[in-house]
Amino acid sequence: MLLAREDAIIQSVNRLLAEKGFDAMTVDEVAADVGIAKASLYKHFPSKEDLAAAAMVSVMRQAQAFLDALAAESSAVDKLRSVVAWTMGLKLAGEMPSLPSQNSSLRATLMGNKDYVNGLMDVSDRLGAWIELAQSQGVLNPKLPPVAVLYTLYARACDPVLEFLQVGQLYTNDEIIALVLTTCFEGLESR
Amino acid sequence: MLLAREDAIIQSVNRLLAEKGFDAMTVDEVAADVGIAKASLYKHFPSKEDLAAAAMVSVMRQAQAFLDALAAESSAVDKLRSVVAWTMGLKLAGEMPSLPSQNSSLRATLMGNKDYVNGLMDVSDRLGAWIELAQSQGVLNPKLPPVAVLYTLYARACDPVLEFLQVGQLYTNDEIIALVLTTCFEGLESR
DNA sequence: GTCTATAGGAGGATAGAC
DNA sequence: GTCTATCCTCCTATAGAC
Repeated sequence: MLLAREDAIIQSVNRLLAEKGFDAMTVDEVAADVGIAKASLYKHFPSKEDLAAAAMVSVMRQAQAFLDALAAESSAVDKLRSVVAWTMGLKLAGEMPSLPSQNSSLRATLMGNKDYVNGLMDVSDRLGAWIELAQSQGVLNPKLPPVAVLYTLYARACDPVLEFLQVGQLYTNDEIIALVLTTCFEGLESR
Repeated sequence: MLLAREDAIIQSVNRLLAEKGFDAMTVDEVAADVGIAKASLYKHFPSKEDLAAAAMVSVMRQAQAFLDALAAESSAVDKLRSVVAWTMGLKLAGEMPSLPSQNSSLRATLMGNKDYVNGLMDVSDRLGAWIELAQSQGVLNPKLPPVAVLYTLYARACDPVLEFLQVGQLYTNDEIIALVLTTCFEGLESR
């Protein structure tokens, strides 16, 4: 019961974070969306920052599960493409929380959350291994620092290009994903 | 005198917007940074949103001046690279205001500001012409919709990859710009 | 653990004197 | 146009009854 309720809370937080961002999301909205009183929310999570952290932990777990299910697939670069496509699908579906990278109290809470930090490290390690493998195979540009590649992939999760193309109404979500996958991996120049 | 003071205000707003973002920036901070009282600020600009809009107009004018100075240069794609590099340099120098794309009152003010809207349209038209020219020359991938290319270039101005690489301390600003220019135009895959 | 009610504070905007 | 002082709204967080 308690877990089910907390799952419902996290789901609401996730959606509201994706829709309005951390600053614009209010705890009153979350409580109203879940259908409980604000004070009850604070019995489950001690602060707004912890609400956001719980949402991020949830997304991180989903990412880890996606990586697990990917283990049998073909090449390293194909796995990377799949992960990025999945991430962009989440964002286009309005399920990718957007947090300001500048808010210091939020960063402190996130970095103090072991579940989040461990999840992030695990995901980064696995992606990093695939990146270096793909570089050694000559599929990814070996001159790029692996960390720059990793950040470039992470950045697809908060890419404004996605929402710009989405509001334009000219392309379906799948077309947008295919488009941005192309620009990300193949670049803007002709091959 | 009045123009000089308003320039000083815009400069402070620009820096604070780049450093903290729109939501975290307070009007009190702006007033303190300029060295005048908050009420005096409101004699120059009617709202916080208008402060941000004035900063964006200022950046847009700088962009137009940069485009003007570029007219004699070589190929279309080289001009695009130059513009993107200039934009990233602004961001790395902490002079690129960062606005939330979700804040509706801010968007309303921006879209109601003729200087901003006209500047944005002018810049977009000029970049769009170079994009289509480069595509017809076969230098940029002709299969990409020009608007997707335009958004991809604009997105470099708020790319979190830049700040992530910058806090890592491993690369100079020039190296970061070169790196992201490569991933943007040539992609992550080997050529 | 849920509620109603409220404390407490931050921050955008204004009043009114000079 | 600049100042000081203040208003007022919004929002996070908590008190205290049940």
